[in-house]
Amino acid sequence: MLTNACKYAIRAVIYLALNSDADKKLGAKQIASELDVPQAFLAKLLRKLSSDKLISSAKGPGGGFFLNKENLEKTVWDIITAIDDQQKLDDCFLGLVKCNSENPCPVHYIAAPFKEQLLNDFKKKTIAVMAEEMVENGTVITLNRFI
Amino acid sequence: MLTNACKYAIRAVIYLALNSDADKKLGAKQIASELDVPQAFLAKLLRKLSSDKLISSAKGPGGGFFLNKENLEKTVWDIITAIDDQQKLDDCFLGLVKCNSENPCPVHYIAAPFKEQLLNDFKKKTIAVMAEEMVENGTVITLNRFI
DNA sequence: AAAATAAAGGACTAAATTGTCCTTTACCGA
DNA sequence: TCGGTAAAGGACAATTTAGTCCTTTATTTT
Repeated sequence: MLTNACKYAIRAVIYLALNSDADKKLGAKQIASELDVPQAFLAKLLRKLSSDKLISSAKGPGGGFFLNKENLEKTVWDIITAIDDQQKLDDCFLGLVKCNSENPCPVHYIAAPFKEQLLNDFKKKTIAVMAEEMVENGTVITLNRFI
Repeated sequence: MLTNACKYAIRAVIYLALNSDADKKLGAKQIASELDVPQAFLAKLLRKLSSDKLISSAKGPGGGFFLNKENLEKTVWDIITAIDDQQKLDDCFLGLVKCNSENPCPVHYIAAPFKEQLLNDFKKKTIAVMAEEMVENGTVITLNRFI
């Protein structure tokens, strides 16, 4: 449903939200190794996110990536649309061109509420809120570290 | 989540369930045009389904594909596993290696019930039951015809 | 038997996705 | 101001998925 690229990007941004700020920048290599993701590939994704102002960056020694206030107000949806040229989240699960309640595919009534909820979450919740919720809930989003 | 190949295959089998039997076989070309799917590609998929005994076929004039009693007892899951070498339906939505209730990704609690329901449906319901439900519910699964 | 029909099979091409690598640019600290 | 560091950028390679095309085989009809 989401490409690898997109998943990597989302995880990286969440990781940055939880672990970086202007005074604590993280290098692409470091993030990649924490998330266990191909580093050159992630670096490319981070560049895209940075040029789209979804994350911040600084060159040179002590440089790296981090999230500023504005970045924290972005949504997962912003990331998805930045990375995946055309996302397929709302496509019919069985590939029907037009699948809706009048003309539902066999799994429409299972898939529809899920997709709605998911899209709602992705579009409404900011990165900041998502990160906050994880901390509040004690949801240790270890990404790949302790697994 | 499912490949195109898989979606095409599922739609084709459902179409066969609703429109074919031993006395009314359907050619690959006909099915492909009804479903608006690339015909050579679908033909290849139908071969695979046939060699896996998920659908039946007959060569020569008047030949084509159809479902027999045994075929109707197969499940959508059988189709998925036949077509997609390794399906990714239960993978974490954000690509975490291990995503579960102890270590949930940010959308785990949205995705988990959906995936469970979907997998359950795919694994338990036979093609016959699915087709029957569609007829009962007046769910006109037009695939691509009237859309 | 011959012709037509349709699946079986497999080689091949195309496109998208995933990933690597190398060079350039900017920045910092000594 | 020079060396090192890390992002920016872009060319390139590899893999997977998608799709085409041509030949062979089996079956039916005439």
